[in-house]
Amino acid sequence: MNKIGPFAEVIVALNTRRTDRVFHYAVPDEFQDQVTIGSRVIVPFGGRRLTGYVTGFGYPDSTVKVKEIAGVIDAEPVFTTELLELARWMAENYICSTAEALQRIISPRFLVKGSREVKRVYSALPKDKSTEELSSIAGNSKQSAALKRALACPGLTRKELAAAAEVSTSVVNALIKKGLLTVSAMKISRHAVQVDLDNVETKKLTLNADQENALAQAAGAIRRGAFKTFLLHGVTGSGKTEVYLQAIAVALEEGRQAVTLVPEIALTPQMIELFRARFGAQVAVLHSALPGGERYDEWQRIKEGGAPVVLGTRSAVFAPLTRPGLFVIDEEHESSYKQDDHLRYHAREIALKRAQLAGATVLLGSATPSLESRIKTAVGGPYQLLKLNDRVDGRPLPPVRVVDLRREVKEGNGGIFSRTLIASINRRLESQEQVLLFLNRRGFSTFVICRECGLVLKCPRCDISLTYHRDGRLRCHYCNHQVRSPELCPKCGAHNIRLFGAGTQKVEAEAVQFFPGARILRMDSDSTARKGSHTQIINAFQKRQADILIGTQMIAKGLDFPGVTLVGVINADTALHMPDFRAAERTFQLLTQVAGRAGRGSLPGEVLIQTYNPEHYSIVAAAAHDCDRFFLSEMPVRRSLGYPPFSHLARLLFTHEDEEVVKRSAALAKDTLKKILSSEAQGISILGPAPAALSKIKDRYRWQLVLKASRRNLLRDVIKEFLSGLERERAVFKLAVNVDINPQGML
DNA sequence: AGCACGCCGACT
DNA sequence: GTCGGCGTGCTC
Repeated sequence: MNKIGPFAEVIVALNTRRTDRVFHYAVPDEFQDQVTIGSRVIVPFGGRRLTGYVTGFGYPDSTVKVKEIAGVIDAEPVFTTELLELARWMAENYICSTAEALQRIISPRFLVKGSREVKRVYSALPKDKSTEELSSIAGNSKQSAALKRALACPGLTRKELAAAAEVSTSVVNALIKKGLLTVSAMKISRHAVQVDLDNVETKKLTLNADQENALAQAAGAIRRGAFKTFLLHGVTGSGKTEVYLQAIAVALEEGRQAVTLVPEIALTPQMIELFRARFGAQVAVLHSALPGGERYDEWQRIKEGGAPVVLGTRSAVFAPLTRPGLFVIDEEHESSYKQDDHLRYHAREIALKRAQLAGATVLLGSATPSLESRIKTAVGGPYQLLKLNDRVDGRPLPPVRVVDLRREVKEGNGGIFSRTLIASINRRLESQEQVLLFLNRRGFSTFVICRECGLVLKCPRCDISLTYHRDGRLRCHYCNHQVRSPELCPKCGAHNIRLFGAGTQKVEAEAVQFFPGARILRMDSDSTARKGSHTQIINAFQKRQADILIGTQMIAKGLDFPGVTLVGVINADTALHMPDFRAAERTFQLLTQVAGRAGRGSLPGEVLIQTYNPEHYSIVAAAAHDCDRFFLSEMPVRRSLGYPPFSHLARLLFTHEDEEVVKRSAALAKDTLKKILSSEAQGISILGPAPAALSKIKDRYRWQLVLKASRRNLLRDVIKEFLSGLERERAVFKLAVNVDINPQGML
């Protein structure tokens, strides 16, 4: 480590603006060898002891009296210079302290010790044995299968090996008893995990022309080792995963490492197995649900170079790799990549920054790319578009029918189920096929809809659905535009305006009535509150112990039910009228995803979408499986209203126990911002203050300002100036201010 | 964030 | 004459 000075430069673990800089400490002789860039240390600071992060070495101003480092926390440094650079970037761009960003990166969750040693299983035989030899040695077919798998993937745990070979752990234990497998509690050494692509069990699948082209482009970029981003656009079942896997193999060949991010719900055991089967013990899985000890082990293994293939959810983007060469983000449009509290980073953005710092390739995959990513693939844009046009199995996408609920109401059916849906469900029940009924998570906010013509009142300035408040008024929670909730529909004059939102229970109750003979399961956050019941419900449905499964988002993603031939969307409007500028995009993505659940088995599937807005472009495009059409319809809307991707938004959320205090603070904040703006270059507009869509959480009232800016840097600078001027008030009034740069949802 | 220092009112 | 209120400001 090159020390350009005898004093360690330390950032202390305090999340304040004033302390967000380096402080110098002398390094006592006893710690000389341990204190390097990336070390966590204990330092005396203002009369107490704090955790600090060593970011460099140098000299302080001659006037200050330096103290000594009091202790070193870890045997090894916890972050690399690349990650330090990333922390600085995060502090700048997400407006937080460097300490806070560093803490997020080396997430203490991963540093929780007390890990037990993990016992790993290795074959005692040389690896060139044939299958026949193995079966003669192992005796029975189950044991030889397990042995074969152990040869292919050394270093799995007993449980993992058993799962991979599809045998019980007792089979593995029997092999250990026979001495054919050895158990080792040793950590895998760097030499043992050298890339050995001949040694893997599943061979690469043959690629079709589109996949071949995508891989060739990605591989070229990885080999060049310069920062480059691809958007891999392919429908469900077009074989994106195989492209990822082979691209990862290329990165490994180049002596580099790869991080693959998947959305929370997609990190299933099957997904992990897929990676393990291809890359064996080289795979590390980072997931918040992992027990503390295992998480620490995986983190440590990655850091020591023992696991060049990292698979995980959002926070895995901070994996402590030394030379990352590829970042894969599957389902890049998913909002779960955006951290929803505290430090509101976006994992896609972090991956792009890390890749830029490390000279790595980024592969963004999706069947329904986000507008933000999609627009960057335009000619001359920073991303390159790679298309996978066909499904690997050659099966067509299921036909989608849209049911007009307005007509149902006119013809006297005001219930949840349209006659078309009832008839379709009955047909499936008669032929012993399964039905999936999808209901969007009940809107957190309430809106009113005209049941005759489908009209939902929107804010004339923001084009956001107005939310219904207890006082009978409708409000825009971007700019606080208000109107009385009308008695008669302003468009068609009908007297049929209703509050909207049907819960899963209500759907279930009606389903029981309409389909008395059917076995019905319900899955939502209520019914899955008990741990494990989520998988229980899924398993039961997969085993065909039920005919109809009613559920929310949870059933829309990643699950494979071959027996399902009908997917019904109870109401597409709940998603469409979320008070959010991305509501149409969400609706399109959701419907496309839900439609992908039908006809995954040998029988052809069908999709029915019920809605009061059958001619809305997001529904029309989803029904036609037409991404380009949606894109071309939505872009002009965003452009005319100045929403992303044509601008950058920031949301300033003020919360306080006293509603009057927040209200006044938010109004005051707007004045302060206006003053700052008048002295700076223009190009920012302020919306609000307005109550947040969820106007009160845990006894705290929530008001917000929305800033819209042409340039992100401008937005950042203005907010920084604003916050430093606000620091005193925040402390005095106990006013909490939360900054979200480019928020995903605004509830 | 804490903790000290500091400059004003009620008490042994 | 001292104890303690919490406003301001610094922390290598």
